Amino acid sequence: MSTEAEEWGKQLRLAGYKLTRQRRAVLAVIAAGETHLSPAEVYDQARIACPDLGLTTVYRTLEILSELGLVRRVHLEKGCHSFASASGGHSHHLICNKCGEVIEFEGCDLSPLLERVAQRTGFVIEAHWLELFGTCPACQRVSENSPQRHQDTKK
Amino acid sequence: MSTEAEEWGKQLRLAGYKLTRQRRAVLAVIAAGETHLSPAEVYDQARIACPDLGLTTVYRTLEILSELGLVRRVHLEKGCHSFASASGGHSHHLICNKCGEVIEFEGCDLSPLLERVAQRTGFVIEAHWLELFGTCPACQRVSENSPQRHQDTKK
DNA sequence: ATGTAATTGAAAATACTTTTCAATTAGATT
DNA sequence: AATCTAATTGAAAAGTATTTTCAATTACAT
Repeated sequence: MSTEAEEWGKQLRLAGYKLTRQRRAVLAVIAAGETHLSPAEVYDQARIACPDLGLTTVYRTLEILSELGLVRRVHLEKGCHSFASASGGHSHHLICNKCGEVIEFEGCDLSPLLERVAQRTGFVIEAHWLELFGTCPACQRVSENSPQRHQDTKK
Repeated sequence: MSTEAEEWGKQLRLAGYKLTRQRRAVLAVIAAGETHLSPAEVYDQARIACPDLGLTTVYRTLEILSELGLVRRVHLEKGCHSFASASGGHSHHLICNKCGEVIEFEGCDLSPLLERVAQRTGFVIEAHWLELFGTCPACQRVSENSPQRHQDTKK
């Protein structure tokens, strides 16, 4: 199990949750995954290590991880069913349109923008939410006919 | 019918769609609405003017409007089922956490940020997506006990 | 080892969205 | 104004995603 998954396990315990075999399997999958994963994808992958895992538990575990801020929903044009790790703190996601790889980045200095919008609209701005989309280095190198994950997953 | 809805009607015709009674009703509701609305909410409101409207048609019309860029899905923590008008061009949404009011704003200059992230990650960045959340002027004035729309809609 | 509340999976229920299809209709053509 | 035709419609069915229920199991404090 990766270090990140171990760390998450501790956090779960700290928050008063039991660290079950099923939860371990789910943690391991998302912590290891470099792409965004839907509950069904997490289910499929986690069942390799834990065959009696139920889909319900995947949903429940994802909810806990979200609540603890360890995982965040990734919002795409196609739908908002996927999750990616969000290792604490304030960060945003950079997502590869081709393979689905997700990278976190921090240090978004939007203060001037936020202030300008606040002044113009009279809103008190409480949160912001930024996602970037593009092509990752690996997919840039790949010719257009090569197999790539996550594009056209659904017809 | 508001001017915006009339304009949208023209755009539909231009794109080769027929301007039916049902579509008019849907356009009118979203163009007039200052908040984000789910398909079911659009359905309820549009049926006042057009009682034989079907929910299916609401979905179909929202899809057309999205495709033409006149409407955009609003992504919230709670879910991503709502839509708000997006009067053309590149713009982002500022959303009131209390009443659900949606305001569009433009002129997000993220170029320095985007460039920095691109350099650090090697990604070619193709699109970005920004949403701001806060409290609108009206809801700021309202005391905490007053009725407010859209908060706690679902339990 | 034991006790107990949290957790589990399966099934049912609920929610959301799309597809199918025969009937209707917008709008072009006469 | 009447006619034509392909686009559009709503209802029902199907499909997909998610949550709830509940009896059985299990983590882990004692």
